[in-house]
Amino acid sequence: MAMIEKLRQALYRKETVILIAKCSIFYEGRASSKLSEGERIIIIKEDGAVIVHRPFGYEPVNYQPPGSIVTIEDDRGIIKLNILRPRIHEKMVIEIKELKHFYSSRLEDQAEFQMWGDEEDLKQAIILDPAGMLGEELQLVGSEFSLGSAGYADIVFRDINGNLVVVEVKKKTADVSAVYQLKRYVDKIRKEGGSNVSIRAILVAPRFTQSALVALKREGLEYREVSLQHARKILKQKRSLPSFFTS
Amino acid sequence: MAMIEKLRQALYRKETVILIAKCSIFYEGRASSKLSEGERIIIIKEDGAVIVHRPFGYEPVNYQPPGSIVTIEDDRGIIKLNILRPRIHEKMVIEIKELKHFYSSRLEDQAEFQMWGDEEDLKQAIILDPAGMLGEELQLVGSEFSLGSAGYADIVFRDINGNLVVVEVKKKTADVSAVYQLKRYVDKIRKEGGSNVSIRAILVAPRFTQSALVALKREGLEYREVSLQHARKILKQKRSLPSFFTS
DNA sequence: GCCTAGGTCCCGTTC
DNA sequence: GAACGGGGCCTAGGC
Repeated sequence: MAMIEKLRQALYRKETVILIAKCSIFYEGRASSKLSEGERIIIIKEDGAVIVHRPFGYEPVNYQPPGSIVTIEDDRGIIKLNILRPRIHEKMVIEIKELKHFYSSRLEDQAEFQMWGDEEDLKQAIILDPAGMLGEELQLVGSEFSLGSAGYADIVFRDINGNLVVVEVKKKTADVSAVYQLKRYVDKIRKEGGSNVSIRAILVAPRFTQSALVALKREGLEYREVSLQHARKILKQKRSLPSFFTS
Repeated sequence: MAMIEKLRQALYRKETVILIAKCSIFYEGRASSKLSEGERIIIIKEDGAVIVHRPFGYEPVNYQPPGSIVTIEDDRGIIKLNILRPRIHEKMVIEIKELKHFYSSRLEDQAEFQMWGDEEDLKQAIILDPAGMLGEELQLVGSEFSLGSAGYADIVFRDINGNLVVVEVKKKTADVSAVYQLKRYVDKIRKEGGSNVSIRAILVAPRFTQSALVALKREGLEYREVSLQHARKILKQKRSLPSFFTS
């Protein structure tokens, strides 16, 4: 059977398709790109995601996200893949000069992906044990606290003296933009709450850039250095972790 | 030949390897993750990049960037791929329960990837024709203007009245963080230059969020709405574009 | 749809 | 190596 027919049937059956092909690629949309002839890996997934990899590098050289529309065209022996995203007027065209390898099948993968160690876990540790993580007793007011046009504060506490405490958490080195992110929240709360409300702000991270420290001091904001390992220990104590983490 | 031997030889010869396999995946490093059995696409590139895709979605579910060290282990019939990044103590383990498909070869791809339409092009259009893009005559002082700990200003001009004009360019919707990015640069220059230097600041983008506009007004910064098409037209006039754009 | 914020972000560039 | 900023970022969550 002609290769193009096999390809059409695979796509029709919503299989995952993998091509190794000498091809050229054109993209036009938010930006424009051109990649002349070379051998690449082309993945077409059942949900319409198309990913093209060169033989080096982490990132795909060209792609379209899930929901794209893939059509095939035979232009005098050259197979053309047209991948469209109509809503945002984006188009990728892959011209296949030579197909080195073809694979297609339906892949079964229902497993759940579990992850630990993102910012959310650090946040949870702080909420569960403010004293252990930040060194003082704090009462939870809210998390993902909506501030309208100013965005969302990670956590808002009330301290032992009745001050509001706005907390911004970073899971890696906090830079100057994190300082200003926190300051936006403080300014907003101060503006909304009136000048009679006393507000503190704490930036929490495992490390801080020098300029972040300077900005914190200049803006009158506090900071706490926390370790992810410590957060992990606290989460382990306060709630039972999935078994594979406790080994 | 045993599959594991083929795999070892392919890696030894620095070929690109593609596996379709029923596998489980474990990752431990900056974060930790676990993915139980399912059918996935595993790409091992000649530069040590390893990318695992599920049959849906744009992003790889697990990965390691180029430079990783891949070793193979036979654990009583189960092939284990260990992918290490020693410098940052990261490890990914892929346990292959069933190999559905194997492909390997050296891929030839020397082509140059060309792209147009990123922020750099918008910046060039503004530098080449400030009057056309921003509506006033401006004299270039510098671009990628280093401000030490405050970062880099995209462009610095001097206007007809001798004021310094700091320009921050965004190729898509500018949000409130872009406003504060610009403000950081202005504050830094003001601080360094002394209060006798008069400084203006302009945020340039095709669109602005409402909160960005509010913040701009509050901070006393200017903004200009520009279209990427207009930038493209100006670049086309002022310098000859590569042929494939002019068609 | 827009907006906000995170990411095992990755990546290039600069110091 | 640290730090800064872009990305066709993508993705998730909220409105």
